[in-house]
Amino acid sequence: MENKPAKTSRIALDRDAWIRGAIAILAEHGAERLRVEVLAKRLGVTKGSFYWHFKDRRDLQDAVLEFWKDGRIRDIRKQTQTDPGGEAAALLHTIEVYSSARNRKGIAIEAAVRDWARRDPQAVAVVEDVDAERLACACRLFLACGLDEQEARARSLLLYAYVFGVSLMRPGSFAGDLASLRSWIADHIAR
Amino acid sequence: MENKPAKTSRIALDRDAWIRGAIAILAEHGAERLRVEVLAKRLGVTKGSFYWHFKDRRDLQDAVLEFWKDGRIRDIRKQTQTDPGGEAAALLHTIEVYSSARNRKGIAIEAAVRDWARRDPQAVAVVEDVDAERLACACRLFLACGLDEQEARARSLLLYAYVFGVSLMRPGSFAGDLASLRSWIADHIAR
DNA sequence: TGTTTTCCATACGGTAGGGTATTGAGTTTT
DNA sequence: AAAACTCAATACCCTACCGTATGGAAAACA
Repeated sequence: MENKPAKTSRIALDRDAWIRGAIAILAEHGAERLRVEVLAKRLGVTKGSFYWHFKDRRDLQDAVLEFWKDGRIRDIRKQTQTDPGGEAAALLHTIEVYSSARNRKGIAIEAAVRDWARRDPQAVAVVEDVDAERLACACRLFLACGLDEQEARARSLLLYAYVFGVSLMRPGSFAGDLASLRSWIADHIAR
Repeated sequence: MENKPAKTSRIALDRDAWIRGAIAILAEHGAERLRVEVLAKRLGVTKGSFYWHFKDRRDLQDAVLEFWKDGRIRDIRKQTQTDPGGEAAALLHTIEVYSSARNRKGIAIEAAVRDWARRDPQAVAVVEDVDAERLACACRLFLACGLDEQEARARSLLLYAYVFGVSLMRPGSFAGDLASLRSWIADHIAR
Protein backbone atom coordinates (compact mmCIF):
# COMPACT_ATOMS: atom_id res chain seq x y z
CA MET A 1 0.00 0.00 0.00
CA GLU A 2 2.45 2.61 1.22
CA ASN A 3 4.70 1.98 -1.70
CA LYS A 4 6.59 5.21 -2.13
CA PRO A 5 10.30 4.79 -2.68
CA ALA A 6 11.90 8.18 -3.15
CA LYS A 7 10.56 10.68 -5.61
CA THR A 8 9.50 8.32 -8.37
CA SER A 9 7.06 6.36 -6.33
CA ARG A 10 4.23 7.15 -8.62
CA ILE A 11 4.64 4.95 -11.63
CA ALA A 12 2.66 7.17 -13.92
CA LEU A 13 2.03 6.13 -17.48
CA ASP A 14 3.15 8.40 -20.25
CA ARG A 15 2.22 8.47 -23.89
CA ASP A 16 5.09 6.15 -24.74
CA ALA A 17 3.96 3.46 -22.33
CA TRP A 18 0.53 3.47 -23.93
CA ILE A 19 2.07 3.21 -27.38
CA ARG A 20 4.23 0.27 -26.39
CA GLY A 21 1.25 -1.50 -24.93
CA ALA A 22 -0.70 -0.75 -28.07
CA ILE A 23 1.99 -2.31 -30.22
CA ALA A 24 1.92 -5.46 -28.13
CA ILE A 25 -1.80 -5.74 -28.78
CA LEU A 26 -1.19 -4.99 -32.44
CA ALA A 27 1.22 -7.90 -32.66
CA GLU A 28 -1.03 -10.30 -30.80
CA HIS A 29 -4.45 -9.41 -32.10
CA GLY A 30 -4.13 -7.03 -35.03
CA ALA A 31 -5.11 -3.42 -35.60
CA GLU A 32 -8.82 -4.11 -35.49
CA ARG A 33 -8.54 -5.37 -31.96
CA LEU A 34 -6.61 -2.38 -30.72
CA ARG A 35 -9.30 -1.05 -28.37
CA VAL A 36 -8.77 1.53 -25.69
CA GLU A 37 -10.61 -0.29 -22.94
CA VAL A 38 -8.69 -3.48 -23.62
CA LEU A 39 -5.41 -1.59 -23.71
CA ALA A 40 -6.24 0.20 -20.47
CA LYS A 41 -7.00 -3.09 -18.75
CA ARG A 42 -3.72 -4.48 -20.00
CA LEU A 43 -1.90 -1.53 -18.45
CA GLY A 44 -3.80 -1.94 -15.22
CA VAL A 45 -5.73 1.31 -15.42
CA THR A 46 -9.05 2.44 -16.80
CA LYS A 47 -9.73 4.38 -19.92
CA GLY A 48 -10.14 7.52 -17.86
CA SER A 49 -6.39 7.68 -18.04
CA PHE A 50 -6.24 7.03 -21.74
CA TYR A 51 -8.25 10.09 -22.64
CA TRP A 52 -5.83 12.20 -20.71
CA HIS A 53 -2.93 11.16 -22.95
CA PHE A 54 -4.79 10.84 -26.22
CA LYS A 55 -7.54 12.81 -27.85
CA ASP A 56 -9.27 9.67 -29.03
CA ARG A 57 -8.61 6.23 -30.44
CA ARG A 58 -7.47 7.64 -33.75
CA ASP A 59 -4.87 9.70 -31.96
CA LEU A 60 -3.38 6.53 -30.50
CA GLN A 61 -3.43 4.79 -33.86
CA ASP A 62 -1.54 7.61 -35.52
CA ALA A 63 1.00 7.65 -32.71
CA VAL A 64 1.51 3.90 -33.07
CA LEU A 65 2.06 4.23 -36.79
CA GLU A 66 4.62 6.99 -36.37
CA PHE A 67 6.42 5.05 -33.66
CA TRP A 68 6.60 1.97 -35.85
CA LYS A 69 7.73 3.91 -38.89
CA ASP A 70 10.59 5.58 -37.04
CA GLY A 71 11.76 2.29 -35.58
CA ARG A 72 11.67 0.49 -38.89
CA ILE A 73 13.57 3.17 -40.71
CA ARG A 74 16.22 3.32 -38.00
CA ASP A 75 16.50 -0.46 -38.11
CA ILE A 76 16.93 -0.87 -41.82
CA ARG A 77 19.61 1.78 -41.86
CA LYS A 78 21.43 0.01 -39.08
CA GLN A 79 21.14 -3.41 -40.70
CA THR A 80 22.39 -2.28 -44.07
CA GLN A 81 25.27 -0.09 -43.05
CA THR A 82 28.59 -1.68 -43.87
CA ASP A 83 32.18 -1.00 -44.65
CA PRO A 84 33.17 -0.91 -48.32
CA GLY A 85 33.47 -4.46 -49.62
CA GLY A 86 31.00 -5.91 -47.19
CA GLU A 87 27.93 -5.18 -49.26
CA ALA A 88 27.28 -8.72 -50.42
CA ALA A 89 27.52 -10.03 -46.88
CA ALA A 90 25.25 -7.23 -45.70
CA LEU A 91 22.60 -8.34 -48.18
CA LEU A 92 22.64 -11.90 -46.91
CA HIS A 93 22.59 -10.58 -43.39
CA THR A 94 19.52 -8.49 -44.15
CA ILE A 95 17.65 -11.42 -45.66
CA GLU A 96 18.55 -13.54 -42.70
CA VAL A 97 17.50 -10.99 -40.12
CA TYR A 98 14.20 -10.08 -41.71
CA SER A 99 12.98 -13.55 -42.48
CA SER A 100 14.26 -15.26 -39.38
CA ALA A 101 11.96 -16.96 -36.95
CA ARG A 102 14.00 -15.24 -34.29
CA ASN A 103 12.13 -12.13 -35.24
CA ARG A 104 8.67 -13.47 -34.48
CA LYS A 105 7.35 -10.43 -32.70
CA GLY A 106 8.64 -8.04 -35.32
CA ILE A 107 7.12 -10.10 -38.09
CA ALA A 108 3.79 -10.17 -36.32
CA ILE A 109 3.78 -6.39 -36.02
CA GLU A 110 4.84 -6.03 -39.62
CA ALA A 111 2.00 -8.25 -40.78
CA ALA A 112 -0.49 -6.41 -38.63
CA VAL A 113 0.56 -3.03 -39.97
CA ARG A 114 0.41 -4.22 -43.56
CA ASP A 115 -3.03 -5.65 -43.07
CA TRP A 116 -3.99 -2.41 -41.40
CA ALA A 117 -2.81 -0.58 -44.49
CA ARG A 118 -5.47 -2.33 -46.53
CA ARG A 119 -8.14 -0.12 -44.99
CA ASP A 120 -6.40 2.84 -43.40
CA PRO A 121 -4.88 5.66 -45.46
CA GLN A 122 -2.56 6.69 -42.64
CA ALA A 123 -1.19 3.17 -42.44
CA VAL A 124 -0.76 3.16 -46.20
CA ALA A 125 1.38 6.28 -46.03
CA VAL A 126 3.55 4.83 -43.30
CA VAL A 127 4.04 1.53 -45.07
CA GLU A 128 4.96 3.34 -48.26
CA ASP A 129 7.59 5.38 -46.46
CA VAL A 130 9.07 2.30 -44.80
CA ASP A 131 9.09 0.31 -48.02
CA ALA A 132 10.72 3.17 -49.87
CA GLU A 133 13.50 3.38 -47.32
CA ARG A 134 14.08 -0.37 -47.29
CA LEU A 135 14.13 -0.62 -51.05
CA ALA A 136 16.55 2.29 -51.21
CA CYS A 137 18.87 0.68 -48.66
CA ALA A 138 18.91 -2.65 -50.46
CA CYS A 139 19.32 -0.98 -53.80
CA ARG A 140 22.36 0.89 -52.52
CA LEU A 141 23.99 -2.40 -51.57
CA PHE A 142 23.23 -4.01 -54.90
CA LEU A 143 24.62 -1.01 -56.76
CA ALA A 144 27.78 -1.21 -54.65
CA CYS A 145 28.08 -4.82 -55.77
CA GLY A 146 28.33 -3.61 -59.33
CA LEU A 147 24.84 -4.26 -60.63
CA ASP A 148 23.18 -1.84 -62.99
CA GLU A 149 20.32 0.32 -61.80
CA GLN A 150 17.57 -1.84 -63.27
CA GLU A 151 18.80 -5.13 -61.87
CA ALA A 152 19.54 -3.55 -58.50
CA ARG A 153 15.98 -2.34 -58.26
CA ALA A 154 14.53 -5.63 -59.40
CA ARG A 155 16.56 -7.63 -56.88
CA SER A 156 15.66 -5.23 -54.11
CA LEU A 157 11.99 -5.66 -54.83
CA LEU A 158 12.40 -9.42 -55.03
CA LEU A 159 14.28 -9.42 -51.76
CA TYR A 160 11.60 -7.66 -49.76
CA ALA A 161 8.67 -9.30 -51.46
CA TYR A 162 10.18 -12.68 -50.70
CA VAL A 163 10.95 -11.82 -47.11
CA PHE A 164 7.43 -10.63 -46.37
CA GLY A 165 5.84 -13.35 -48.40
CA VAL A 166 7.61 -16.18 -46.69
CA SER A 167 6.54 -14.84 -43.34
CA LEU A 168 2.94 -15.27 -44.44
CA MET A 169 3.29 -18.81 -45.70
CA ARG A 170 2.89 -22.13 -43.98
CA PRO A 171 5.31 -24.36 -45.86
CA GLY A 172 4.42 -27.18 -43.49
CA SER A 173 5.85 -30.50 -44.53
CA PHE A 174 6.69 -29.31 -48.01
CA ALA A 175 9.95 -27.85 -46.87
CA GLY A 176 11.51 -30.74 -45.06
CA ASP A 177 14.73 -28.87 -44.74
CA LEU A 178 13.47 -25.33 -44.64
CA ALA A 179 16.82 -23.93 -43.58
CA SER A 180 18.65 -25.13 -46.65
CA LEU A 181 15.84 -23.97 -48.92
CA ARG A 182 16.07 -20.53 -47.36
CA SER A 183 19.78 -20.56 -47.80
CA TRP A 184 19.49 -21.43 -51.48
CA ILE A 185 16.94 -18.70 -51.96
CA ALA A 186 19.01 -16.09 -50.16
CA ASP A 187 21.92 -16.86 -52.44
CA HIS A 188 19.72 -16.72 -55.48
CA ILE A 189 18.38 -13.30 -54.53
CA ALA A 190 21.66 -11.78 -53.42
CA ARG A 191 23.41 -13.35 -56.35
CA MET B 1 -26.18 -15.54 -64.90
CA GLU B 2 -27.47 -17.18 -61.80
CA ASN B 3 -29.54 -20.31 -61.71
CA LYS B 4 -32.81 -19.12 -60.28
CA PRO B 5 -35.36 -21.72 -59.24
CA ALA B 6 -37.63 -21.22 -62.21
CA LYS B 7 -40.89 -19.45 -61.56
CA THR B 8 -40.56 -18.47 -57.96
CA SER B 9 -40.96 -14.78 -57.36
CA ARG B 10 -39.52 -15.21 -53.94
CA ILE B 11 -35.80 -14.83 -54.23
CA ALA B 12 -34.81 -16.92 -51.27
CA LEU B 13 -31.22 -16.93 -50.10
CA ASP B 14 -29.38 -20.16 -49.73
CA ARG B 15 -26.23 -21.00 -47.83
CA ASP B 16 -24.13 -20.27 -50.88
CA ALA B 17 -25.46 -16.75 -51.27
CA TRP B 18 -24.55 -16.01 -47.68
CA ILE B 19 -21.06 -17.37 -48.22
CA ARG B 20 -20.53 -15.27 -51.30
CA GLY B 21 -21.64 -12.17 -49.46
CA ALA B 22 -19.37 -13.08 -46.60
CA ILE B 23 -16.40 -13.34 -48.94
CA ALA B 24 -17.14 -9.91 -50.34
CA ILE B 25 -17.02 -8.49 -46.83
CA LEU B 26 -13.87 -10.48 -46.17
CA ALA B 27 -12.20 -8.88 -49.16
CA GLU B 28 -13.34 -5.38 -48.30
CA HIS B 29 -13.02 -5.28 -44.55
CA GLY B 30 -11.20 -8.38 -43.35
CA ALA B 31 -12.18 -11.35 -41.25
CA GLU B 32 -12.58 -9.34 -38.08
CA ARG B 33 -15.30 -7.29 -39.68
CA LEU B 34 -17.27 -10.26 -40.90
CA ARG B 35 -20.34 -9.78 -38.70
CA VAL B 36 -23.65 -11.45 -39.18
CA GLU B 37 -25.82 -8.39 -38.78
CA VAL B 38 -23.69 -6.45 -41.23
CA LEU B 39 -23.77 -9.30 -43.70
CA ALA B 40 -27.53 -9.62 -43.34
CA LYS B 41 -28.00 -5.93 -44.04
CA ARG B 42 -25.80 -6.26 -47.10
CA LEU B 43 -28.05 -9.04 -48.37
CA GLY B 44 -31.14 -7.03 -47.63
CA VAL B 45 -32.49 -9.31 -44.93
CA THR B 46 -32.26 -9.54 -41.18
CA LYS B 47 -30.21 -11.94 -39.13
CA GLY B 48 -33.33 -13.96 -38.45
CA SER B 49 -32.59 -15.45 -41.84
CA PHE B 50 -28.95 -16.03 -41.07
CA TYR B 51 -29.64 -18.26 -38.11
CA TRP B 52 -31.83 -20.39 -40.28
CA HIS B 53 -28.95 -21.21 -42.61
CA PHE B 54 -26.12 -21.26 -40.07
CA LYS B 55 -25.80 -22.46 -36.54
CA ASP B 56 -23.79 -19.43 -35.51
CA ARG B 57 -21.10 -17.07 -36.71
CA ARG B 58 -18.43 -19.72 -36.43
CA ASP B 59 -20.43 -21.96 -38.72
CA LEU B 60 -20.33 -19.26 -41.39
CA GLN B 61 -16.61 -18.71 -40.91
CA ASP B 62 -15.86 -22.38 -41.38
CA ALA B 63 -18.03 -22.51 -44.48
CA VAL B 64 -16.22 -19.49 -45.91
CA LEU B 65 -12.85 -21.12 -45.30
CA GLU B 66 -13.90 -24.36 -46.97
CA PHE B 67 -15.35 -22.49 -49.92
CA TRP B 68 -12.16 -20.51 -50.37
CA LYS B 69 -9.95 -23.56 -50.00
CA ASP B 70 -11.83 -25.53 -52.65
CA GLY B 71 -11.73 -22.63 -55.07
CA ARG B 72 -8.05 -22.00 -54.59
CA ILE B 73 -7.09 -25.62 -55.05
CA ARG B 74 -9.21 -25.92 -58.18
CA ASP B 75 -7.64 -22.74 -59.51
CA ILE B 76 -4.02 -23.64 -58.97
CA ARG B 77 -4.57 -26.98 -60.66
CA LYS B 78 -6.15 -25.28 -63.61
CA GLN B 79 -3.44 -22.65 -63.91
CA THR B 80 -0.59 -25.12 -63.76
CA GLN B 81 -1.91 -27.82 -66.02
CA THR B 82 -0.03 -27.90 -69.29
CA ASP B 83 0.99 -30.07 -72.16
CA PRO B 84 4.45 -31.60 -72.00
CA GLY B 85 7.03 -29.01 -72.97
CA GLY B 86 4.97 -26.05 -71.81
CA GLU B 87 6.10 -26.19 -68.22
CA ALA B 88 8.39 -23.17 -68.35
CA ALA B 89 5.68 -21.07 -69.93
CA ALA B 90 3.20 -22.31 -67.37
CA LEU B 91 5.47 -21.10 -64.59
CA LEU B 92 5.66 -17.62 -66.03
CA HIS B 93 1.93 -17.71 -66.57
CA THR B 94 1.36 -18.62 -62.93
CA ILE B 95 3.56 -15.81 -61.67
CA GLU B 96 1.79 -13.39 -63.94
CA VAL B 97 -1.70 -14.46 -62.95
CA TYR B 98 -1.11 -14.50 -59.22
CA SER B 99 0.71 -11.22 -58.91
CA SER B 100 -1.28 -9.28 -61.43
CA ALA B 101 -3.17 -6.18 -60.45
CA ARG B 102 -5.99 -7.58 -62.57
CA ASN B 103 -6.58 -9.94 -59.70
CA ARG B 104 -7.28 -7.27 -57.11
CA LYS B 105 -10.26 -8.93 -55.51
CA GLY B 106 -8.58 -12.29 -55.29
CA ILE B 107 -5.50 -10.76 -53.73
CA ALA B 108 -7.61 -8.93 -51.17
CA ILE B 109 -9.30 -12.17 -50.17
CA GLU B 110 -5.99 -13.95 -50.04
CA ALA B 111 -4.53 -11.30 -47.76
CA ALA B 112 -7.57 -11.34 -45.53
CA VAL B 113 -7.46 -15.11 -45.14
CA ARG B 114 -3.76 -15.09 -44.35
CA ASP B 115 -4.22 -12.39 -41.76
CA TRP B 116 -7.11 -14.41 -40.42
CA ALA B 117 -4.79 -17.37 -40.09
CA ARG B 118 -2.68 -15.45 -37.60
CA ARG B 119 -5.35 -15.93 -34.94
CA ASP B 120 -7.63 -18.72 -36.12
CA PRO B 121 -6.57 -22.39 -36.12
CA GLN B 122 -9.18 -23.30 -38.74
CA ALA B 123 -7.81 -20.66 -41.06
CA VAL B 124 -4.30 -21.93 -40.40
CA ALA B 125 -5.30 -25.41 -41.50
CA VAL B 126 -6.92 -24.14 -44.67
CA VAL B 127 -3.97 -21.94 -45.59
CA GLU B 128 -1.60 -24.82 -45.01
CA ASP B 129 -3.61 -27.04 -47.32
CA VAL B 130 -3.73 -24.40 -50.03
CA ASP B 131 -0.03 -23.62 -49.75
CA ALA B 132 0.85 -27.29 -49.88
CA GLU B 133 -1.13 -27.74 -53.08
CA ARG B 134 0.33 -24.67 -54.71
CA LEU B 135 3.87 -25.58 -53.80
CA ALA B 136 3.31 -29.09 -55.11
CA CYS B 137 1.94 -27.78 -58.40
CA ALA B 138 4.84 -25.39 -58.92
CA CYS B 139 7.32 -28.01 -57.87
CA ARG B 140 5.94 -30.40 -60.45
CA LEU B 141 6.55 -27.84 -63.17
CA PHE B 142 10.08 -27.14 -62.03
CA LEU B 143 10.87 -30.84 -61.90
CA ALA B 144 9.51 -31.22 -65.41
CA CYS B 145 11.94 -28.50 -66.46
CA GLY B 146 14.77 -30.71 -65.34
CA LEU B 147 15.67 -29.23 -61.99
CA ASP B 148 16.65 -31.43 -59.09
CA GLU B 149 14.32 -31.90 -56.17
CA GLN B 150 16.05 -29.42 -53.90
CA GLU B 151 16.18 -26.57 -56.37
CA ALA B 152 12.63 -27.23 -57.51
CA ARG B 153 11.39 -26.90 -53.97
CA ALA B 154 13.45 -23.79 -53.32
CA ARG B 155 12.23 -22.07 -56.45
CA SER B 156 8.64 -23.01 -55.68
CA LEU B 157 8.90 -21.47 -52.26
CA LEU B 158 10.54 -18.38 -53.69
CA LEU B 159 7.85 -18.11 -56.32
CA TYR B 160 4.94 -18.05 -53.91
CA ALA B 161 6.66 -16.04 -51.24
CA TYR B 162 7.47 -13.41 -53.83
CA VAL B 163 3.98 -13.37 -55.28
CA PHE B 164 2.30 -12.88 -51.93
CA GLY B 165 4.92 -10.50 -50.70
CA VAL B 166 4.71 -8.18 -53.65
CA SER B 167 0.97 -7.97 -53.22
CA LEU B 168 1.58 -6.54 -49.75
CA MET B 169 4.11 -3.96 -50.77
CA ARG B 170 3.71 -0.39 -51.83
CA PRO B 171 6.65 0.13 -54.20
CA GLY B 172 5.40 3.64 -54.89
CA SER B 173 7.82 5.71 -56.88
CA PHE B 174 10.68 3.31 -56.32
CA ALA B 175 9.60 1.16 -59.20
CA GLY B 176 9.31 3.65 -61.98
CA ASP B 177 8.76 0.89 -64.46
CA LEU B 178 7.16 -1.72 -62.26
CA ALA B 179 6.17 -3.89 -65.19
CA SER B 180 9.71 -4.43 -66.39
CA LEU B 181 10.92 -5.07 -62.84
CA ARG B 182 8.26 -7.71 -62.45
CA SER B 183 9.24 -9.21 -65.75
CA TRP B 184 12.89 -9.43 -64.72
CA ILE B 185 11.92 -11.02 -61.44
CA ALA B 186 9.62 -13.55 -63.05
CA ASP B 187 12.44 -14.64 -65.32
CA HIS B 188 14.82 -14.83 -62.41
CA ILE B 189 12.48 -17.06 -60.47
CA ALA B 190 11.40 -19.31 -63.32
CA ARG B 191 14.90 -19.28 -64.74
C1' DT C 1 -58.08 -27.71 -49.43
C1' DG C 2 -55.37 -28.12 -45.40
C1' DT C 3 -50.90 -29.16 -43.64
C1' DT C 4 -46.00 -28.87 -43.54
C1' DT C 5 -41.76 -26.92 -44.69
C1' DT C 6 -38.95 -23.06 -45.79
C1' DC C 7 -37.38 -18.66 -45.14
C1' DC C 8 -37.50 -14.35 -42.92
C1' DA C 9 -39.08 -10.34 -39.47
C1' DT C 10 -39.51 -8.68 -34.94
C1' DA C 11 -38.44 -8.26 -30.34
C1' DC C 12 -35.53 -9.14 -26.68
C1' DG C 13 -31.50 -9.76 -23.48
C1' DG C 14 -26.66 -9.60 -23.11
C1' DT C 15 -21.66 -8.09 -23.85
C1' DA C 16 -18.05 -5.06 -25.69
C1' DG C 17 -16.52 -0.88 -26.58
C1' DG C 18 -16.05 4.54 -27.75
C1' DG C 19 -16.36 8.90 -25.82
C1' DT C 20 -17.60 12.49 -22.10
C1' DA C 21 -18.12 14.55 -17.61
C1' DT C 22 -16.94 14.65 -13.04
C1' DT C 23 -14.36 13.86 -9.10
C1' DG C 24 -10.29 13.09 -6.60
C1' DA C 25 -5.75 11.90 -5.05
C1' DG C 26 -0.88 12.68 -5.53
C1' DT C 27 2.77 15.91 -7.21
C1' DT C 28 4.83 20.21 -8.41
C1' DT C 29 4.99 25.07 -8.40
C1' DT C 30 4.33 29.54 -6.36
C1' DA D 1 0.36 26.28 2.71
C1' DA D 2 -2.24 27.27 -1.36
C1' DA D 3 -2.72 26.82 -6.02
C1' DA D 4 -2.04 24.41 -10.14
C1' DC D 5 -1.00 20.51 -12.64
C1' DT D 6 -0.91 15.42 -13.65
C1' DC D 7 -2.92 11.19 -13.94
C1' DA D 8 -6.54 8.05 -12.95
C1' DA D 9 -11.33 6.13 -11.22
C1' DT D 10 -16.16 6.25 -11.73
C1' DA D 11 -20.42 6.84 -13.77
C1' DC D 12 -22.93 7.50 -17.66
C1' DC D 13 -24.77 7.47 -22.57
C1' DC D 14 -24.74 5.39 -26.99
C1' DT D 15 -23.73 2.15 -30.79
C1' DA D 16 -22.56 -2.31 -32.61
C1' DC D 17 -23.10 -7.02 -32.32
C1' DC D 18 -24.29 -12.10 -30.98
C1' DG D 19 -27.66 -15.30 -30.10
C1' DT D 20 -32.60 -16.77 -28.99
C1' DA D 21 -37.51 -17.08 -29.06
C1' DT D 22 -41.45 -16.59 -31.57
C1' DG D 23 -44.59 -15.66 -35.13
C1' DG D 24 -45.88 -15.24 -39.89
C1' DA D 25 -46.00 -15.42 -44.89
C1' DA D 26 -45.00 -17.92 -48.89
C1' DA D 27 -44.13 -21.90 -51.17
C1' DA D 28 -44.41 -27.14 -51.43
C1' DC D 29 -46.83 -31.03 -50.56
C1' DA D 30 -50.68 -34.05 -49.15
